[in-house]
Amino acid sequence: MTTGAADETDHQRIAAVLAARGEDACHVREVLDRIGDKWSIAVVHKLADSPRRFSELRRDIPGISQRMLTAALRGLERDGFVDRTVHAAVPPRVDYALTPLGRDLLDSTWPLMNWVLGHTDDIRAARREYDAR
Amino acid sequence: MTTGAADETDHQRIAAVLAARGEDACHVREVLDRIGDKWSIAVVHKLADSPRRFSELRRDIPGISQRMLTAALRGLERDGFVDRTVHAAVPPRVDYALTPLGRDLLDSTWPLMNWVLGHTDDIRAARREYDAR
DNA sequence: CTGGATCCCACTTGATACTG
DNA sequence: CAGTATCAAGTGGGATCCAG
Repeated sequence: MTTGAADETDHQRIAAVLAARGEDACHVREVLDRIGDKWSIAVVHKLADSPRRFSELRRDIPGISQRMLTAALRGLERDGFVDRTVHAAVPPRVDYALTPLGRDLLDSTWPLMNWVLGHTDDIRAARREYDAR
Repeated sequence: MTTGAADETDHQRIAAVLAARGEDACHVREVLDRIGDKWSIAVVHKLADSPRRFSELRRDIPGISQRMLTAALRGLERDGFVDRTVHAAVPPRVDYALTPLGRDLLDSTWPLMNWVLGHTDDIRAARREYDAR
């Protein structure tokens, strides 16, 4: 994809930005601390196409408990990634939708997503080889 | 960066790829399970410029314990992201370097990295507003 | 210098029961 | 339907001591 030289450039450019801010390069942790938990990413991806109701999400994300779904949604809402809309009705109805910021975050996960798609086999092979030793 | 229409396209393209594989969209978790722990990303970024010794990494990553550094390096080695080279010498010397696969992974984290850089303020603002309610 | 082995705590997650 | 409250269980990670 890119040459070693190009990689170097990218990295050093980012390192320079970080240095200028007086921050450490391990800044990615900030995202991971935020969306690196077990379910947040799944929720964000489920909201990619359209807003969803609580029970829709619960149904569409296999294995999630309502407790964890609530926690994930609250966290995403707090960080400004998700909008929560309560419809005054009986039975109650709540819709969750991605904010522009949330959609932006989703965009930025795609390269990583794509990468996994393209390299899962490589990783599995590396693991098999390592474990066989 | 991209329009809403483009986002839709991207997402649906990826969703199609995933569907064709019979896999779930929450596939990003595979990466996060791998490098989403507290230190792996930091290690990968420290190895960006050049190979490093164990003690160099330990010194350059503030707060990491040798136990966690070992664990992170083992995991990265197992997945084929890092190469471990033992130099027969006294005192012992071990170098760690990114493999092509590891460098590729590093590349794919940059968009996310960049995104955090550009939106930390937005997120902090969103949090303050949420917490103030 | 580069780790391996243990102990232990804190936090995350899951299961279950209950409510507006 | 959309949560909250509580409790049990599992796990990640730090501290410490030891070894090649």
